[in-house]
Amino acid sequence: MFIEIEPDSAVPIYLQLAQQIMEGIARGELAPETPLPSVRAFAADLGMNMHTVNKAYHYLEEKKMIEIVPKKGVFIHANAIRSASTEEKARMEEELRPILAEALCLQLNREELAGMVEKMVREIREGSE
Amino acid sequence: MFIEIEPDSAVPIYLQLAQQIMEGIARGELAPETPLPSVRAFAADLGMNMHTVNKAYHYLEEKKMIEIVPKKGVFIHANAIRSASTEEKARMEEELRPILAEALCLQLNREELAGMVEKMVREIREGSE
DNA sequence: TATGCTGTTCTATTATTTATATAACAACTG
DNA sequence: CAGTTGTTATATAAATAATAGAACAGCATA
Repeated sequence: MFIEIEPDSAVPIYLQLAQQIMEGIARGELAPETPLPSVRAFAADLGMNMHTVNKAYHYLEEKKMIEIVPKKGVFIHANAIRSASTEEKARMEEELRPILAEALCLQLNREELAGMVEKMVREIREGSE
Repeated sequence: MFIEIEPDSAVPIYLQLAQQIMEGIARGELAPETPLPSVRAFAADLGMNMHTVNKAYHYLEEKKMIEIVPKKGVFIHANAIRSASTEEKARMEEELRPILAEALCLQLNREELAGMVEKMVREIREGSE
């Protein structure tokens, strides 16, 4: 699992970490039940604070992407790869909204939008940055 | 122009405002050269602070979606509806990334993703929330 | 049994961001 | 001249982000 954190990004580093773990899951690199490093080990590895890793973990737990078992460890959720619920779809749609508004101003048509989606899906699947 | 601000949203209200103005542009409701309310008038109308509206305006100016003319007023950018630059496309792609990672975990396929995009484009065009 | 690991909790500090509030300035408009 | 424009400055308050150190309870194992 290769994690690349950009300290100067506008995206908080706990979110960068959570998103890259989610990409690992999407890619199949992190299969359900796979253990993740302890908050201390991961923090030391990434050069960040234990509590920051903890925050990323809880963000992913909230999304039911990982399971935190107190005193045991952290694991990719047994059901991490699943069908989206109505709520999950609605959340993703709302996140899509501002990006699409900009895309419409910038005159991207149906095909170009589909092309961008395909490109990014490919990049996520390949693990490229 | 109907603006709906959710004060308890995780999205800062200056961003909500900026995004809804951009939707107005995308929808064609706010055509290029159209004047926007003054920071004071808009703030009073929306029940928020002048500086908050100002921050939304500068966010949109940074994106070249509006033009701020000191001592004159604020207008929809003459070139607000244009072709996306390489940088603009790259930015949108990066914004798409975390949403698509989640969508892959939640097993959305090409067709379902395209369907979500179409749905939200329709909602933006219709001005529905 | 003792050591070391796990996530959790608590307290604390620092910096940044968000939002509000006043006030004043310079320039344009009626 | 009066009113409006965006801008700038200062100030405060709250929330968020990130770090730090310490302690706790439970588990595994040597």
